[in-house]
Amino acid sequence: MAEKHQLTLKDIARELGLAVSTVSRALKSHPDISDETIKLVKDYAKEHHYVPNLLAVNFRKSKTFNIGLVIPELVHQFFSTIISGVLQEANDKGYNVLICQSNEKLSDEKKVAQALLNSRVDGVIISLSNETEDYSHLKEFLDAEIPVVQVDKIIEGFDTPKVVVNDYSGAYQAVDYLIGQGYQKVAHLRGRLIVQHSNERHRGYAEAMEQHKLPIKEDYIRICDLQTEKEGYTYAREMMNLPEPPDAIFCVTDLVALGVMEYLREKNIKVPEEVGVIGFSNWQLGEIIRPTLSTVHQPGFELGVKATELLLDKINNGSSSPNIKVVLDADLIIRDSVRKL
Amino acid sequence: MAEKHQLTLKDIARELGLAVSTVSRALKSHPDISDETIKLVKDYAKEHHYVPNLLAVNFRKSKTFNIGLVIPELVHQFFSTIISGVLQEANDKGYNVLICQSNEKLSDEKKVAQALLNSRVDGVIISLSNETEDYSHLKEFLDAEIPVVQVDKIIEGFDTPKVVVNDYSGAYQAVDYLIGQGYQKVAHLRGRLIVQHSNERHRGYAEAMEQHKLPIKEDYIRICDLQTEKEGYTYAREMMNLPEPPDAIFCVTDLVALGVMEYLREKNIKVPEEVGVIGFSNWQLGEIIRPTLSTVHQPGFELGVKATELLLDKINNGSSSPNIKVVLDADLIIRDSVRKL
DNA sequence: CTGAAAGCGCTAACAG
DNA sequence: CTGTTAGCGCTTTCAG
Repeated sequence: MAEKHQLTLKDIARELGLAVSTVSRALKSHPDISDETIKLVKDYAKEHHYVPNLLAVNFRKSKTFNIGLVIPELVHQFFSTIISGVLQEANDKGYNVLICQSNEKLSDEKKVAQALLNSRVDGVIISLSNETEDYSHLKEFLDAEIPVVQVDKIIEGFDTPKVVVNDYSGAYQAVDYLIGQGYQKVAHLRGRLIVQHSNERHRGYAEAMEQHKLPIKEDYIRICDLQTEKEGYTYAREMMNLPEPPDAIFCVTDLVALGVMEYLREKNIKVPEEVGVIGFSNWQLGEIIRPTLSTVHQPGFELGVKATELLLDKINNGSSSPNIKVVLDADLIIRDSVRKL
Repeated sequence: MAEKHQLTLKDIARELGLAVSTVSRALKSHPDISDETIKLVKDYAKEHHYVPNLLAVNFRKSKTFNIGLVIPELVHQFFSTIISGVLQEANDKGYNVLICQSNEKLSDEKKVAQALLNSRVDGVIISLSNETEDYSHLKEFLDAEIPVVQVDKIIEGFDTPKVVVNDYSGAYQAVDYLIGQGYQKVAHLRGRLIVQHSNERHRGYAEAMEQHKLPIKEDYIRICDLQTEKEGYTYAREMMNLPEPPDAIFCVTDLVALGVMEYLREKNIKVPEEVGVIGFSNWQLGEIIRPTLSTVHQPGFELGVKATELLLDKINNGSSSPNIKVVLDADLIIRDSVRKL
């Protein structure tokens, strides 16, 4: 598909009786060029709808103005919110974004990483898959001097800028709030032990309890391997059947909280009067169910924006830009699943 | 950031005492080149990790292997599912995808269209914003001989390949099923009159009713301008307070259906025994609420795949590929909000 | 079967 | 202030 002949610098130069380089410089308002010539060229260019051939420019500058974004899943509220932030910041700064999914699989992550490498992106933002435990496949980017920024799901030991959410403080706030509202026997449905997010949330829970001198009972903690509604339901049942059931449940995820609420409704245990519930993630569903779900909001959009800022800084300022780690705060969102004093 | 010097054809040619053109051809196993030379070159290339400079290749071929995708919103289950399909098919065929959001605004749509045009993408897939009523801003693509494919939200008069969901048949199936389960007084909370999706769904509703010789009462139809939960709630109340309330409600969207179910629960009207409810879209929430929501599933992923297939065909076969319109069927998903006979 | 050479459109060093 | 020139890495005639 040959395009209709696109106007080139050469064409303009010929028509205007100038040199190609003069035209090139004039279009960028180079100080060397007289205002007169600049105007002449720009007017001509505008009139004839001159569009620089980006392919040529990029080739010349060996820059694509494309950045790669690797995320575990696209159809996912949190991740798509991150993407949204990345897009906004990148487009704003004249960069395009190539999005790839790893489908939470290491093998796919490796595949797309290779593809991005071949596409010669100017930089990469990545949120690691659940299966990823080392970063050998990502070192290639650094070897090729393509900057990488890690976001949300990261490997500490991989020396790049990082942007994460403060799970610890989000969890602390949630539990602290529960206790402040008079709940005393707070349980925690946590995530897997090897997942950093889960550990941080658990730490927030534990420290809030300690701070208030409340005991942390073994029985009040369950591990949700899959973080599904079903697990929430099951563990809620287990705990509510304890001799001394909890009066509040802090869940590692909204979906788990949903399962909890469902069990409680079935058993006619009133939320928030008898049992308070707080989730984590701030999914849309939290506003939709009744009672509405209190939760911890993770600033996905800001995460995406910040990661992009760090990446573009790396791209443009190279090694002079340090590998900082940015920790964004999570906000407690108070809805009806916790009683108000 | 100068990259560590990348191996080029020239380097290989020099090392091997060959001409650049020979190396180039050898790497593509050109029939002119002797097997011997081919092996020599390929081995050398592999050993030294030769990676062709895509920037140069693209420039030469004036092809970017990038396609643009313009969608109204990214943080949206249906659209992100479409994107997912596009990504899969495009990546599979060696294309990257540049994703842009129009935020349902014509002004943004124009802006990103211009950006894509400048990026010299090889083709564009677009799902129009709600505000878009003409396609003057998109004609530029065709003028520049950049193929366009429309998906889901389309303008009929804009002559490009199109991929859409059969809203009509989805709606028809839903209402037909309701009637088959013994509901007789079926109401419809529809979308706006100027939106094609809404009209098609309404048509499906109307024809199913007619087919079964059931009357379509004015009172049983309401227009949801925003398609929110609140509207569902409000109109459900209005209708259930009619002298002769409906015994089933078919909603233009799951969210509206949710509002309906909420009202019914509040009033202790049993779903599905007293009133049956069907939504449209198959959002995740439908599986989560109780009773689970019957709905019509729109094949977003397939939509994305098909649109990409059509686009790549256009890109590679140009005008010999006709501007067909593909209509994908929507599937009725039966859950607990409709009684089973 | 292989090599030499031109050129894609643009930028930038150098020379007036 | 402007023009000349070289060259980015690759593909592709055209000649051997």
